[in-house]
Amino acid sequence: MNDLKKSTPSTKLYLEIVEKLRQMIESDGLVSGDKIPSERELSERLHVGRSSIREALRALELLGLIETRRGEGTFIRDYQDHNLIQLLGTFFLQDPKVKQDLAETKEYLETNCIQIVISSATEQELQHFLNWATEQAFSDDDFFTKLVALNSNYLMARIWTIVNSYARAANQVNEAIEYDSYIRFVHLMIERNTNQAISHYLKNIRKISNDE
Amino acid sequence: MNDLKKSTPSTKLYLEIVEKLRQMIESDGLVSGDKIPSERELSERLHVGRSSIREALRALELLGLIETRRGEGTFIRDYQDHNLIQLLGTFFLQDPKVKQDLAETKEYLETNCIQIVISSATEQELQHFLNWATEQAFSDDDFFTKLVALNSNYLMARIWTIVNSYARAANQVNEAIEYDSYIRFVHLMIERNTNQAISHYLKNIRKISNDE
DNA sequence: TTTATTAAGTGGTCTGACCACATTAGGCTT
DNA sequence: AAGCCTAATGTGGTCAGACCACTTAATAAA
Repeated sequence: MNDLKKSTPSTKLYLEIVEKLRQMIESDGLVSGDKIPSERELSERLHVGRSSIREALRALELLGLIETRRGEGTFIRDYQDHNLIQLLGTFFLQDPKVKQDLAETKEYLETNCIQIVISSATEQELQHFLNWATEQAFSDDDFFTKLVALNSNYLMARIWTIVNSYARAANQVNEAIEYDSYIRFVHLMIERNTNQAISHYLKNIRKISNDE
Repeated sequence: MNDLKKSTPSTKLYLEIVEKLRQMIESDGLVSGDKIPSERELSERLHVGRSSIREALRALELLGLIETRRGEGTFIRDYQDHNLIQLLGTFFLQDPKVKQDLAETKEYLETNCIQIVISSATEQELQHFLNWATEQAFSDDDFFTKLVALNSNYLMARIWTIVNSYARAANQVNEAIEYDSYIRFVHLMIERNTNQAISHYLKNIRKISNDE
């Protein structure tokens, strides 16, 4: 009853297996670090060949959803970046147009995050952020990672993280030059002054003409 | 000499194969639509099992870099919307908070696209867009698909497409009610009036209070 | 020439067999 | 009893060969 159909697979078998695994993980309430059944057991339980199981696991591994350790097993993993980005990077990230789009997209996303933070972050959170920024040195990457984390929109944060990973892979790192600019920027956010904050971000942090 | 080492694979074999394939594609100058050698031939040429070849191909397929057609072969593909995203979607779209964030993120991205289009689209493109909008009925989805396509930033367009497909999967479809609003909106873009265009978009097309 | 039929090539899948590695259980020495 | 060594077991990693389903092209029949 739990079989995966074999006649004229409308969708690739390994994709069906991925879906089955997802359901299995969900129904069993597995969380990061937990072990999933062995390839041989999955093969039996789902009535499919082990090679098909492996193709599905490769997909999940690429997505960063699982981690396989020889001799030990396969484990749930907090899904994040990695392989995927790196792989795509080694491929066609050399395209200069892509690189250019990358920087622009990153700026837009950061602008979005700034708006969201200003409109939804608490006074405490912003003060905490300000303290962090004043107490130590930080890179531009650090700063915006923190800022994006303050964002209440998790999806937006994830998109930024991915794009930022790409940018990092393309060696596009913004250097934090003047700490004062960042501090003043945080103050503008605390004042909930959206327009000036974004303007300051574009002009003094990203050094971009304002008319884009 | 072209063998892939077998002793103590420091990196997974299928990842090495992916790299080999990349080099092969590059050195042979293969482009979108071209056919790559069959799995059996690759297996012989690289001296690895066919199952390992297949695991590598699955990775490339997930990345949207190739396309496999049973009975025909494997072909290079313009790296675009991969089912990778779709896969990830089936995983994390479970989270209700994410669904909640979808609409907001979509709006931000559309705002970004509007800005980009206004600042980079040609008069011709916009006129063409206006003609399309006046000549027939369209859904909100159609409208913004067209608009986003006008965007010069391909990465941004891809992100919007992904988010939009999420929203669609979550049954979050905006209905196009008053065509006049859309038409007037296009006119504002043609006039390169960024502020009014965005304001009009938020107020009359997305029916959102202006202060977010 | 047109239409069926056949053959060859290709991806999709299954099975069974090793290998390399990690963990565990028993038995041995001390 | 405590510690160490050694099977034995289980796991992912890989390979080889076998079918199947499908596409295309060559071939034979109309």
